[in-house]
Amino acid sequence: MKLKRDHFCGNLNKKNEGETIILAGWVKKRRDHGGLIFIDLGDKSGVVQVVFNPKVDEESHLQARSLREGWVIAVGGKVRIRPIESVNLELETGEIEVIVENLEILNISESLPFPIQDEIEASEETRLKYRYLDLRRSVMQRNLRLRYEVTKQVRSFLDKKGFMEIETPFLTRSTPEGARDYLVPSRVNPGEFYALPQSPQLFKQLLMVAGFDRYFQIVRCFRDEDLRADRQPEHTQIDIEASFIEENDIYNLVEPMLVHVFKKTLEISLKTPFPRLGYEEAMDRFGIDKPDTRFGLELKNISSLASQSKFHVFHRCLAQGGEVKGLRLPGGSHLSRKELEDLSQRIEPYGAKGLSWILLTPEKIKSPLSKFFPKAILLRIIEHMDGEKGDALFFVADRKEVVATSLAQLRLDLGKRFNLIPKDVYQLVWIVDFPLFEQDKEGRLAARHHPFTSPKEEDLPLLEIDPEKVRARSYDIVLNGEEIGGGSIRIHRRKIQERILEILGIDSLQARERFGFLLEALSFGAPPHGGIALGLDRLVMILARAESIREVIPFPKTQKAVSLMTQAPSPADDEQLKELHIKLREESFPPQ
RNA sequence: GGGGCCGUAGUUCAGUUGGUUAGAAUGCCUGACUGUCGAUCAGGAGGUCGCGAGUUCGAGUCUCGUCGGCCCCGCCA
Repeated sequence: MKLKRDHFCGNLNKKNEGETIILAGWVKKRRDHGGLIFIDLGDKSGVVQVVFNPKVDEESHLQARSLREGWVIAVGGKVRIRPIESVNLELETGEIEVIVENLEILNISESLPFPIQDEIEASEETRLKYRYLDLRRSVMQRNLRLRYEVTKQVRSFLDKKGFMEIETPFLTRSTPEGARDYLVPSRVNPGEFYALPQSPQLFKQLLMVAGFDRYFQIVRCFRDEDLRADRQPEHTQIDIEASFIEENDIYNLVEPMLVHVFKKTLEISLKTPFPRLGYEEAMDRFGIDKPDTRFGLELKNISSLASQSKFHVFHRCLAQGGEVKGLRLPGGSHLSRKELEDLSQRIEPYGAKGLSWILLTPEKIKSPLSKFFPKAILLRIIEHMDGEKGDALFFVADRKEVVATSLAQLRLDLGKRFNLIPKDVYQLVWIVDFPLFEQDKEGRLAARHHPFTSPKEEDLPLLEIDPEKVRARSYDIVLNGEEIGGGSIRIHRRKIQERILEILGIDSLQARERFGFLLEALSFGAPPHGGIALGLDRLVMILARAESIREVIPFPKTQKAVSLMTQAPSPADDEQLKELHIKLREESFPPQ
């Protein structure tokens, strides 16, 4: 490298006029006029036009004829103001250009599999295969820069609040958080395995017992579950825990922290306090525990009115303990039969057997329900739903959970389809008063959050009578319908912890084996404590206005949990397996 | 485990009712060109139609299977 860079491309402007400078970067674009050659030279800061003129330097002009997109070069030359007629206002540096006096070709490049530009044309598959090229695009550079800014601001905020970042092990043992573990075989201990942490949950509680009082960590967490647009097998949490606190202390920490992050990264001012919504109310109004509160279309219960119909579907549903709920789409009365059919199909995957509707067209009331309902009742339903001329009303009758999820889905669908969701609005809401337990598919009680969540003091008596009624001291934080965090006040007394584990069907022998160390720790003067974990990927995704967390993760995996770039995972050779004391099952042999 | 969409040139896509030699744009290569910035102009190369089987005189197109990508259900703080 003969030419040593002393300026960045994107930072040059009229003030640099006359300076002799050296730039280094990639050839973004080449415009060869035979005589003059123009190159758009780019680095992480931006792009500037450099000009090769044989009258200025014959040798570099000659060399420049071979330059191609993606080549790496260094140029030395003079900054000058462009002639007025060739100023490019589209370009940040469009008022100036660099007249090249020296050219050094640092590396050549194969022709690129896709152009390095923001308006990407390549499929995600191609992008992931050549992720290092995809990451050269300025959108991706911005996304990762934003991610860095968020973590930086979180660190400085928490630091000022007296929190200390402490690392916890990755090679640990399985913790009961419900997800499948990634296992790591132990060479030194034949037949035994470490588990990668699904979260540092137990360690951070132990750090509270240790008296650190305020801990945080920006930490990778591992879960071997199927992937989604908002889920990767490894994701990053902003993990927080503090002692001698209660729910309000968490709200009063996280709210200003997010205010700080939004201010510093997007220059957006959030209003505090964030609204708090009870779980029951959220389910009732939105059918989901992570409601997108940026728009209306709330759910309303019409069960008692529905019971006055002759519609046997409604009757049977109500008789079986189900309910009938609906939502109102303002201005939806023009929907066609086909569109209605379409919407109906959209909710089928959630178990709903059908979608009933009432169209309040300007002329009349159109509904398949008309023949089952006395006119007066139909009008009362419309009144109850606040229906006005021009609206469409939708109803689902089913089991409570089915009504909730299908209408919640329908609500989101309609919101998107009819552009009811305002852009550039950030609605944060706490969801509180969750039930402590829920039934798993075998009908057993399972922890809704995790087994270390404290029940509400006043609900403790219910623990023995009606455990499903017990509310948890847990909280979720939801941003624009995306769950970006959750946590709880933990159990800090051994007796209660043991009782909860018992209720969950984990007997004391099992409990001692799996987390005896925690129970023991609780018996040595554990302080009251609690915390929260925020999903960094999801938060940054929303801040970046991206549709998937893969857009804010440098090297993500595909839906099959594969890296298209490294081709991980890959088969291990016999020697390695032998050392790890592992023998593959025949049916699990990798392909060829 | 299941549902939906997709797979054709380096890339993004088109390809009719199953019919002859599979197209476009862009990129790439060669040449021309001193003010371009989506440079322009002239010429050229480039295809395992994801893979396999089947139906057929004939398959990019139809059927079945399979592999891969995305979205979703299940699963998952």
